Amino acid sequence: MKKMRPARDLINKWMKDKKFREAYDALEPEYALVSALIEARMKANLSQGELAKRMRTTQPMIARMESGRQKPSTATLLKVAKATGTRLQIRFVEA
Amino acid sequence: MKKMRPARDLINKWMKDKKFREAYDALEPEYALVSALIEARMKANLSQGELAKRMRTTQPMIARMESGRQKPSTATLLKVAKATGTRLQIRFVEA
DNA sequence: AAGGCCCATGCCAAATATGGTATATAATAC
DNA sequence: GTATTATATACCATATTTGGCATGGGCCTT
Repeated sequence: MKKMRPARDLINKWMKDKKFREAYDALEPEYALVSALIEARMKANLSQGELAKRMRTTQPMIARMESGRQKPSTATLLKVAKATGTRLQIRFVEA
Repeated sequence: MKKMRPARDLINKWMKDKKFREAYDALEPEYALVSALIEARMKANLSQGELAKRMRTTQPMIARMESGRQKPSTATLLKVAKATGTRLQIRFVEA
């Protein structure tokens, strides 16, 4: 089995616990974004530093985003999508 | 039939032309956001000024967002969702 | 023509996000 | 224990977004 970075499998376990994650997201809409950000990075198997490098930014910036202290612009979200090999989807769905 | 504001039915026609809209969105990811913003506002039957008031901001700000010249922050997207009675959904989907 | 509504644009100041650096904390590996 | 990796936090300078205000153009109604 492939060796993993320390904190990674902890968070992976958390990410896999779908029921808990959805409850967490439901608390506040902001958490849903935080979850989406972390999940995208985890699925791409990147550390904050690695993702930052691909986005030509810094690890502290990623940390601030993922902590929810900062509300990223869509420009940054697009960079995350590109760096994680995903497509950014923004929708206003019926409440 | 309910009377509509001038530019509104023009854009409504554009919004209804799903095929064209999807082609437009595919040009650049940014356009998908612009479409989503305009569609959310149209569905709520709001003018830029009305939406701005609900968001406690200004009509020019809405115009800048919808023109694509500015990349709104997620804080602003959340305000749009709230003002249009929708839920903001941000996803990083498989490319 | 005149007035009203809607959207676009320009300018400027304030608020927020971002880049850069250093450092603290935690967990793991040795 | 030390060393290494990953994440969190603090500070500052810069960039971008946002708020506020004015204005112009288009379209409609009267």
